[in-house]
Amino acid sequence: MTRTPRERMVLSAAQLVRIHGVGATGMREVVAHAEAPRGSLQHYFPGGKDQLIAEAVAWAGDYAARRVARVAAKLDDPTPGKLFAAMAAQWRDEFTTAGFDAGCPLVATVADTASTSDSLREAVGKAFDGWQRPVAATLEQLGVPPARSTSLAVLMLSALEGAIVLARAHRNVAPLDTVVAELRPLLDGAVAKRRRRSSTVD
Amino acid sequence: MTRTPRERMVLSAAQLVRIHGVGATGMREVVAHAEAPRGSLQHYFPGGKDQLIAEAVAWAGDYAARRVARVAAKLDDPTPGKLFAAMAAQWRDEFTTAGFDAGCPLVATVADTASTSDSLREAVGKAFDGWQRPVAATLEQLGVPPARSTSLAVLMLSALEGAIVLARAHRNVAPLDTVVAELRPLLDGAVAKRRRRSSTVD
DNA sequence: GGGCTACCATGACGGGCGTCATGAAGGAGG
DNA sequence: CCTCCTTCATGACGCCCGTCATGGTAGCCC
Repeated sequence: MTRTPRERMVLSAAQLVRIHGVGATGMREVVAHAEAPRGSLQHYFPGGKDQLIAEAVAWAGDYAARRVARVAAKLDDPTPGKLFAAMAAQWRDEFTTAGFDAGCPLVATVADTASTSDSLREAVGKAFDGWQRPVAATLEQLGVPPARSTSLAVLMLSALEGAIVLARAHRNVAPLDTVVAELRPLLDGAVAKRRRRSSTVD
Repeated sequence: MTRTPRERMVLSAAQLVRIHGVGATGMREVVAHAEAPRGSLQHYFPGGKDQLIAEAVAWAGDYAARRVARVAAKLDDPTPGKLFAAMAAQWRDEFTTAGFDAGCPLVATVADTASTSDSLREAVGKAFDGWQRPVAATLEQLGVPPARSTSLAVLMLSALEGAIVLARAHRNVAPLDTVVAELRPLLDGAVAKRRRRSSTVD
C-alpha cells in the first residue's frame, strides 16, 4: 500500500495488460489506474511504453515464481501432482471469485508483441524461465530425476497456460480441473522409485 | 486463389490477428492485406470490426478442425500419442519454416477481448469446441473410452496452446517437442485394453 | 430505357494513442 | 539567497483508429 508511484505504475500496467492486452492498454490509462502523476511517466520510464511493459512483464514473472515457492512450501505430504493442482487452484480461485476478465500477462504480451518488439519478447522469455525454474527445482526436491524435471515443468506451464485460455474463452474453470485430473498421475509417477515411499518411511 | 473479396478479408483478418493481435490489427490494414476495396467493409460487415473478427475466429476454428481430421486420416498405425505429435508437428513446421511471428488467433483473441466483447469471447469458445470435437472423436475411434476422450482432448489443446506460447516467447520449438514427448505415453496408455493390441492382430 | 440492387470509392469526423517540449514546485547543499 | 536535481504538471503534435455519410458504377429485371 505504501508503494512508490513508480511501483504502482508497473503493477497497474501488469494488471491492465492482463485485462486488455498490450495494444489496448494506454499509458494514460495506466497512470490513472495507478493514481500517479502523468508527468512521472517520462521521468521514470524514458524508454517509453516498451520499458513500462517490459518491467511489468518482469514483475509478473517474479510474482509467479514467488507464488510457486510459496504454494510449494505450504503443501503437506507434497507430490508433483499436488504442486500442479495447487498452481491451478490459484487460477481457479481467482476466476471464481474475481471473474474471467484477467488472464496471464505473459500470454497477452506474447500474443500482442512477439512479432513487433524483440525486447518485449525477450522479457517474456526471461519471465517464463524465472517461473519455470522454481517449478523444476521443486520437482527435483520431490524426487523427480533432474533429467526430467525441466521437461515436466515445461509441460506444467504449457498445460496451465492453455487451460487458462480455454477457461476464459468458456467462462468456465472446467479446463483447469480437467488438466489437473489428467496430468496428476503422470506427474506423481515421475518420482524416482527409491524415493517413492520415503514420505511414509524415510 | 479465386476467392471472393469477402473471403479474402476474413482470411486476412485471421492472419493479421495471429501476428498483431486484435487491438493492433486495423480495418484498413485488413483491407490492404486482402487487396480488397475499402468500401466493401461496411457493405459486407455492417457489424463492424467485431463481426469481421468473429468471422475470422470462426474460420480459424473450422480450419483447425479440418486440419485435425486431415492429419488423423494420414496417420499409419495411428495412436492418440501420434495424433498429438502430428498436431504439434504442424506448428513446429510452421515455426521453423515461416518464423515465430504468427501464433494462434484464438489465443490472441481471448487475450485481447475476453473482458470487453462477449460476442467475440463466445465466438472463440465455439471455435475451441469445434476444434476439440474432432480431436475427441478421433480419440474414441482409436480406442479411448468415451468417458475420457473429451478430457484428453482438452488436455491436448491446452498443452498445445501453452507450448505454442512458450515457443514463440523463446523463439524455439523445444516446448512443442517437450510436451509431445511427455504426453505421448499418457495418451497412448489411455486406449481401452481389449483394443490395445488389435492393431497388430485384429 | 428506367429503376433497383449489389458493390465499390472517398473523404470527413471525433477520439485516443505515444511522445515531446516546456516549465513549475520543493527540498538539499553550498 | 541561490543553485541544482528530482519529481511532477500541462498542453501540443502528428498519427492512426473505427465509423459514417455521400456518391459513383455496373449489371440485371421489368
